[in-house]
Amino acid sequence: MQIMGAGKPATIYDVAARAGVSKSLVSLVLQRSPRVSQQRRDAVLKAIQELDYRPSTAAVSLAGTRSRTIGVVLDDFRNQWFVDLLTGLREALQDQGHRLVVADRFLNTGLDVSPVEGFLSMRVEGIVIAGEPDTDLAIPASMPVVVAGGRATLPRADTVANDDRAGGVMAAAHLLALGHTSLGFIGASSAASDERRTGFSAGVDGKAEVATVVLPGEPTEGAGSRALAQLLDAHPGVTAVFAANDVMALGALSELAERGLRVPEDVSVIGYDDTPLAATRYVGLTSIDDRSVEIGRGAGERLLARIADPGLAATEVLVEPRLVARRTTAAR
Amino acid sequence: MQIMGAGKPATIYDVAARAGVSKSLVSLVLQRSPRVSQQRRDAVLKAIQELDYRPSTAAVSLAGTRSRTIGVVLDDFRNQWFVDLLTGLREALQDQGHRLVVADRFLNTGLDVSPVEGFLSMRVEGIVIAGEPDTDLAIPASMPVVVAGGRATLPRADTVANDDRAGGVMAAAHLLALGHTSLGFIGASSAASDERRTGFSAGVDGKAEVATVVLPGEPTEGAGSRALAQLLDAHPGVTAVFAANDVMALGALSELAERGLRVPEDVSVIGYDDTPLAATRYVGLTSIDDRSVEIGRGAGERLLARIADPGLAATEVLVEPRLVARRTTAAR
DNA sequence: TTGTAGGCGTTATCAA
DNA sequence: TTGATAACGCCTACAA
Repeated sequence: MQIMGAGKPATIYDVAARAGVSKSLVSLVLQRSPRVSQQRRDAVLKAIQELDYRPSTAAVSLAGTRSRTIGVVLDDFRNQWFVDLLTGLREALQDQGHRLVVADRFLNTGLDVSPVEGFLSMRVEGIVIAGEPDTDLAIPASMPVVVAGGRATLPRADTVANDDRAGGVMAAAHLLALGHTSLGFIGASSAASDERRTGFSAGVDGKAEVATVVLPGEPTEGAGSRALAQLLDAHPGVTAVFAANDVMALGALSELAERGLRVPEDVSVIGYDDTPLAATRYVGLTSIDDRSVEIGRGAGERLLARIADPGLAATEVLVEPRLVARRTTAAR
Repeated sequence: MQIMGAGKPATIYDVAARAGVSKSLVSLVLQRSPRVSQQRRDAVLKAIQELDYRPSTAAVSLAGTRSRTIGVVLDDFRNQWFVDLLTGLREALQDQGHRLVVADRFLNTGLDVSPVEGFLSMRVEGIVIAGEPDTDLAIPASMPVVVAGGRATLPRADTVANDDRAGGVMAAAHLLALGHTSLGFIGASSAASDERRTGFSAGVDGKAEVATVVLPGEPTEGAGSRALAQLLDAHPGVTAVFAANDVMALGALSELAERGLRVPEDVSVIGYDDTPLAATRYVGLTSIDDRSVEIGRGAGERLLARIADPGLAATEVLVEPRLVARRTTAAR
């Protein structure tokens, strides 16, 4: 890390003076206008270099017509899936010259009531809601919004999300292909969990028995353990379990270990979300990858379209998930 | 999520007109100035409410003397430790009215060469570098900087970091107290790893044998597995292993499982960082908590001090870590 | 306690 | 192709 000398940041005036041109000319160069003579352009760029000039974003967005900024509302920094989502968003938005500003529910509480408040103050051009939107987010109707990875519960917002039902079907197909005939599903109370279960049932399509335990509340590791316990107590013959998400799957793994059941020899386990946790060699959990990168990219593209044409009708895009087989599932 | 009607955002002029006062008066109310009559204040607040007015951050930071914004440079969003760090930073900074803007190395590349570039454009008042600072970050000497959770390699920056050596001592004390007499250390090539090893050796203080394997390169799960393999091959009698971090510890757990060695019955394992992974019931890894929240709070406080008095000498604060015993360590 | 006027660093509109 | 000059929305003396 280097430290460079500097007092007060240089302004466009300083650059203009040093290059011997008007401030307008500097502005044109900054905007890559083609109608600037090569000579002047070079002089300006040289001055910019020498002064270590950097346009003030505040002044730019105040004077300009657009802020070129997109706000991303994360439900919680702890949910790692946002990392991939951001990657996709970057691909779609950043390359178009948009700056991304991320905030989770708590990042600037105190200053702003909600992260959205802050974004509105920044005059962002659009907002991406990552995950299930809070019901009390007050967003102006004129603000382009897209919900990424959750069901939109608001009128004029696009949705780009994982096809949970298709994922459920994939889980079923995987376990059936491995020869399992007595299956289990464990889930929690959420729309995603429901969809995944529905898909799973549809995928099994009567070709195997399916025992189901859906616990009320959050999909925690503990819930996973309890759900699995209930499942096995009621249906000892189950040889493969589909958990609504990786966290619950982890809880299931704990419970299985505690019962002295081996994975995958005695019981196969498959999760959902393909979290970093599942991908570790130690856990090696077979899981359904919800393809967050694609969701991010899709959300970004959709947001751009909506910014360009705010009158667009709300659409809902489902991204096809992908099964990642690891060592927790095996043939019967 | 609600959608509220709105066209163009209201300005301070709109508020002033509606409340029947001057723009200055509105500004005073916004800044919570005490010398405004209750009557006018109420009128202004009412107008603000009705117009859904929200000050433009761009205009505020342009007109004001300070931006009230702090930039946080994360090395990588995937390193979960930043979550706690942010919590601490929020406590220290946000409550003082500072807005936090976070960016990882890639967030706005393309627009800006480095996240720091973007922060400089935003005229942030200070920068927090989370983790080991990149050697090529160009930061003006006049910018207050504090490195949180890494060794500062730059002159005028404060450092607030975990006391890795103390953590190593704790690991040693823990294992000695459990009666282990043949210990192992596995690490990678990093300053933190070195410090932890040094502390570990010092903590053991000749009261037990210590076999060491330090692999060059990144501290990955694979490296952890390989390091443990080497360790056990050379020293089969080792009954407890201290890994320089949780990720390597996880690799060690894999390798132990593959060798049919039980944890903690045959071998105890202790990691470092107390990552969410370690805290899961399934993994249950004994680890050293580096107390990121405290590091964040300390860094925030230090940054405030430096902003208030830029001439301050650089200081280095070490935060005492804490051992979290879980199920991967047991008495010999 | 309240209002007036100038300025913050850009972009945008017109002329030249 | 360039250069004045007016916004942009707010803060901050300075006046009243």
